[in-house]
Amino acid sequence: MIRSNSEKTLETPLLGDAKDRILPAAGREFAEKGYEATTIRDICLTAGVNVAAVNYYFGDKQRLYIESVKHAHRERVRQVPEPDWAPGTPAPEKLRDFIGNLLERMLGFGQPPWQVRLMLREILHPTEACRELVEDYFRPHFELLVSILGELTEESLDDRTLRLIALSVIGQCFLYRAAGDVVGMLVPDEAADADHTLPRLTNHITAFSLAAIGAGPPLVPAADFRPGPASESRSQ
Amino acid sequence: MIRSNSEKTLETPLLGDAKDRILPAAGREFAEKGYEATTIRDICLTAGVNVAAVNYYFGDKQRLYIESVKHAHRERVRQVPEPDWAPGTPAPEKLRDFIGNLLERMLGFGQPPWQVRLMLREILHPTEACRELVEDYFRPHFELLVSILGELTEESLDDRTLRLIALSVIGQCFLYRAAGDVVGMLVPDEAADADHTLPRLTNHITAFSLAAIGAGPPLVPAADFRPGPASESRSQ
DNA sequence: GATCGTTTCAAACGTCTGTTTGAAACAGAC
DNA sequence: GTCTGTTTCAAACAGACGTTTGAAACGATC
Repeated sequence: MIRSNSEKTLETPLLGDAKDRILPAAGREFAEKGYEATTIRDICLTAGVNVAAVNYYFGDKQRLYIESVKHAHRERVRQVPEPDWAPGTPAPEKLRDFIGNLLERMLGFGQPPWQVRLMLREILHPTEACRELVEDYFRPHFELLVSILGELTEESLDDRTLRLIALSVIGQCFLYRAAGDVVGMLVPDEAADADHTLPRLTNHITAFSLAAIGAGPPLVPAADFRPGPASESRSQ
Repeated sequence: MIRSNSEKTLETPLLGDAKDRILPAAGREFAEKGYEATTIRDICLTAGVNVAAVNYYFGDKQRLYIESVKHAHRERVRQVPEPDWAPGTPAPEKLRDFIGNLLERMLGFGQPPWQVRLMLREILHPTEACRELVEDYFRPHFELLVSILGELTEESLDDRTLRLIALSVIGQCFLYRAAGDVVGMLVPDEAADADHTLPRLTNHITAFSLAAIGAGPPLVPAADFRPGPASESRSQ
């Protein structure tokens, strides 16, 4: 349990102690098969350690699960850091970057990240580890999005409306992560291959959202919306 | 197995045969705890039948699961039928009805429907029962939404774009179903109580989506988007 | 009542689970 | 070397799981 503070333990997650090999193995197994269907024996087999190691280092299965969720969270934050803008960056550009970053974080084009799958399980069926996840990980991102939207709407909307809009943006991205398989069944393969890529999805969701709040052109090129009852705000 | 066509079996799902009591009990348990964590013994206990009944009627646990998913699907379709519009109904009204119907179906304000939870499990982790679910249940709805959007945009957009827009609409609704717990943690309680109701969510998502495709006013009242290439829409 | 297929039941079976255990292997200090 | 504290291992434990079984109960037909 007590780590020796010698020169070797400064930054060696490659093949460290048994404990360090158990955590990623457990995360992968839990993400793939869920809590109940994952056995300690499987975890220890892929980690290359004895079955007793889990109980030795983590006490029991549940605490190993919680620790592996936290571990995955930390890893993912390290992999895809938040965007950082120079002062004066236009708000629409910030929104585009935010959406692109969110999509990349969630979908992980290239390598499917087991960390996100594990976190998705927590979102859907929150356990003890979830509240911590929300406070440390989701809330800062959410507030960032709300502030970008406030900037975009020139602070003309109250916080409640801004939050609804933020959830509309997040929902559009979240669908592809959570229901990706069903989406793939609904859309013809060639259309999905062409459109469901990181840049295309970023484009679409950004354009859709900007248009909705009046900070971009509507998706229909020749749209001439006529505000019905007594309200003439457009071309004059 | 053979149902007696006497006068009692016309509409008596209250206390039918053992098979009819197992299916809803199994659905509830599977929806609540997932496949692995649900035991046949629990199901039979709440159904009031012997453990052997499951294997007698359904063969094994997996086939019971598939049958219970199909049963939940049928029940849900019966409970919340598709909207049916008179000819000449304006397209924006159709979109509003569709979104309201989708939200009610998914969220089931009033009584939380275990059927939807069970289907959500299939969406997230598709098994054998999923493809059938998509073809019979999701695709018709999806195509209906696409056709409404086509009508709204006066057929000026190609199918691929229409599908992306449809997914944007669905994603906004889906978030509250799949990630409702996390959404509840992110938004202050009083705001959630006020805004996350069926009519308010229907209003917001409809307005957001109509504005995005140029069939409604943008959410920012005094928005004056100038479609110039140099995007200097803000006050300078 | 006797006979038949169908349904229900309590009990058991074999297997797999998370967890424990006691001894062996190891590393550093004396 | 010996001693001490930590880590690893094979083996076993008790319990829960899905499934099977053989007999009892039932309902219709003769």
